[in-house]
Amino acid sequence: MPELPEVETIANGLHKRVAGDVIESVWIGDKSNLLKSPAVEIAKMLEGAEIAHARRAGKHIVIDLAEPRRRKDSAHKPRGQWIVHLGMTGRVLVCDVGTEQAKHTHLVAQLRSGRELRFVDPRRFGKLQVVAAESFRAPGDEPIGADRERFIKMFKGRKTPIKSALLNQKLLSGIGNIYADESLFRSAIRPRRRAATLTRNDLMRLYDAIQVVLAEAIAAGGSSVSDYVDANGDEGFFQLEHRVYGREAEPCMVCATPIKRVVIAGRSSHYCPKCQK
DNA sequence: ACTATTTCCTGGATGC
DNA sequence: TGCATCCAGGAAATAG
Repeated sequence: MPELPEVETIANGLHKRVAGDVIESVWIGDKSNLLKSPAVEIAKMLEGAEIAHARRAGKHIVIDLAEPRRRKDSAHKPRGQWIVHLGMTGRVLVCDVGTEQAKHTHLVAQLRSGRELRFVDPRRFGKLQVVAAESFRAPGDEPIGADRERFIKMFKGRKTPIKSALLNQKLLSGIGNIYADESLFRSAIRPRRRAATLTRNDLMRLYDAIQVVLAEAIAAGGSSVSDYVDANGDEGFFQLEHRVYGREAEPCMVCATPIKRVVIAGRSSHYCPKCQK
């Protein structure tokens, strides 16, 4: 499930591979629940555009599109932004034209270089959207390098479990189930604790844990659970570093107490009942 | 203004 | 082996 570190890895890989290329034509499938913008608008925005930049914002891939340059050294004239959300099982692939089309391929963009950008998503929780140039904003704050005081205030008065608050993208954009559980373990906070009951000290530790966990995960190329791979088709390695996620009944790496799994906000939540208070 | 619950969707795992 | 059922979860929609 792509969260911030996975999306960062994919977006950076995508940038390296397709920046400067031009989209010549686009095919869009008929599964309209994936589209946040009408298919014709997406096609109009993409066709003929140069891919100026691909990057991450929250869990979104932001692809800046520009009018094609007549000369190599002329300036980019922005055209708009193509926003890709991978949902649970979404993938953006860079393929040679001859590569067999995967099942559940919903968009294919032919590139001037002869390759294709393909969006594949079996579960169709992903979203495709186009917006005006430089207009896209993730719904909440960027967790990496967030302002500490703003972070601490964010949870004030919230009765919801801290785990739910971390998953709320309108507060922080980018943290999902894995990194919420891992950050709470590293800051010794139980996922069910009501956000408002966390002390300043708790929140400082949580802030630090989020920074460390996300940085380590990005360095490892993300976590490969289920079928996540990056733009090159390579797996990440952070799943080997998970201390609680997916480790129900296995011994805590610190105290050997069996890891517990409970459901919070409909999501599996993993914690050590001894280490986390 | 918040919070909790339901819904969308397929494939892999599980059970009989 | 085959078939039914369950489960994974990001985020929008809905209900309270």
